[in-house]
Amino acid sequence: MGNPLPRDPIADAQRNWERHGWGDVAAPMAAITAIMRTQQILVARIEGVLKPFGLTFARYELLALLSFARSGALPMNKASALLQVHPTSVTNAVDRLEKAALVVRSPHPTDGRTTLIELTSEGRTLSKRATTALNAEVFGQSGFGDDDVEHLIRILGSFRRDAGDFTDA
Amino acid sequence: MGNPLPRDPIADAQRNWERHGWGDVAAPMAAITAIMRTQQILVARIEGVLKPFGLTFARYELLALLSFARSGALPMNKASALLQVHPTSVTNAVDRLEKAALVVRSPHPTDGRTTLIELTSEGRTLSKRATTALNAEVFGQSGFGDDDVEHLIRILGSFRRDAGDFTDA
DNA sequence: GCAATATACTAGGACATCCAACCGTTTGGA
DNA sequence: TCCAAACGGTTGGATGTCCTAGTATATTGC
Repeated sequence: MGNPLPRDPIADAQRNWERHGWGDVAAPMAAITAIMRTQQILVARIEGVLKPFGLTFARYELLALLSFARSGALPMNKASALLQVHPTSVTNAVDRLEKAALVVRSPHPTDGRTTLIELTSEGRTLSKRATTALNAEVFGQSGFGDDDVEHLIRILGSFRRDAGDFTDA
Repeated sequence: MGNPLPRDPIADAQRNWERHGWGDVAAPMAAITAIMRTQQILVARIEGVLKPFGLTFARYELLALLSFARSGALPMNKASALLQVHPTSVTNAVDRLEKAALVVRSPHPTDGRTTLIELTSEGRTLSKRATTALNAEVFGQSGFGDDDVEHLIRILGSFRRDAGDFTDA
């Protein structure tokens, strides 16, 4: 999307904040902006790896989640909660995965409101292949040192807990 | 979008990775997933603060960028490069900001291909008010400790440089 | 000087995300 | 028992992001 800039635009923004008398919040602003940009870079890498499999990140996450469920099936609302996305986003992803024959919808045996999402065997196979690719091409070459990974997990874990994502640990 | 989960879903995913024999990349996977989720939480907070101003994050970023330009004007392509988003995303944002009378498009004096985006006085005022709100309600209460902020800036700065965002420092 | 190439922006399309509203199903209290 | 409230999912709409292609203007090279 472009060549490298001569200067770090986020460091520049931080300097602008300080120059305008907002020095007290300039550093957190820079950290937050850096998280945004890093996420953008990571999504682009991940989507690049998944494209040959005909998957997007959202659909991959759903497949991976199902592949870890004992039965290979989960209620929609459970998937929504675990992936921490809006229920309508799950509806959307399931629609497309179902069209691709990677999952099927089935009624819940006892609760008439609930729909179960179930992995097909093609879905399970594709999930495994995509995970192997991601492990090799993204997670295995994250660009973060071991210490940095530990720092990130700790710092962001605290943040997510404080934000109300979960209650344990 | 939901109540807190009893357990950290990302820590669970990391355990699943280890259980499947991918222990060598489980930690980076968890760190990357945590960045994704953190970004999502932060965007939601920011959009919540900006909504009363009739702004989205994308539009705010453009206004803020313009407000730091000496003349209050920038070429579209410059804005695209500094915000590190696709040119069509800038076109989209400018369309809406222009409709809201917060910016205006004007032709470049010497290069007929280039369009300048210029802040109106309403745009400048709104940008200032929105920034004040974000500083108070988001950046000033980020939930990151001072040390964490420094860690994040350093770790993510390295990452972004290695990813080709910029060349200096 | 003119053709070939590069640059700047926009139009249209595919996806994803969220919100608001709606429709069945289930649950719980009067 | 029965109806209101809660729950689970989908539909429709607004935004944003990217990609591909197309138009117009600049720049380069022969």
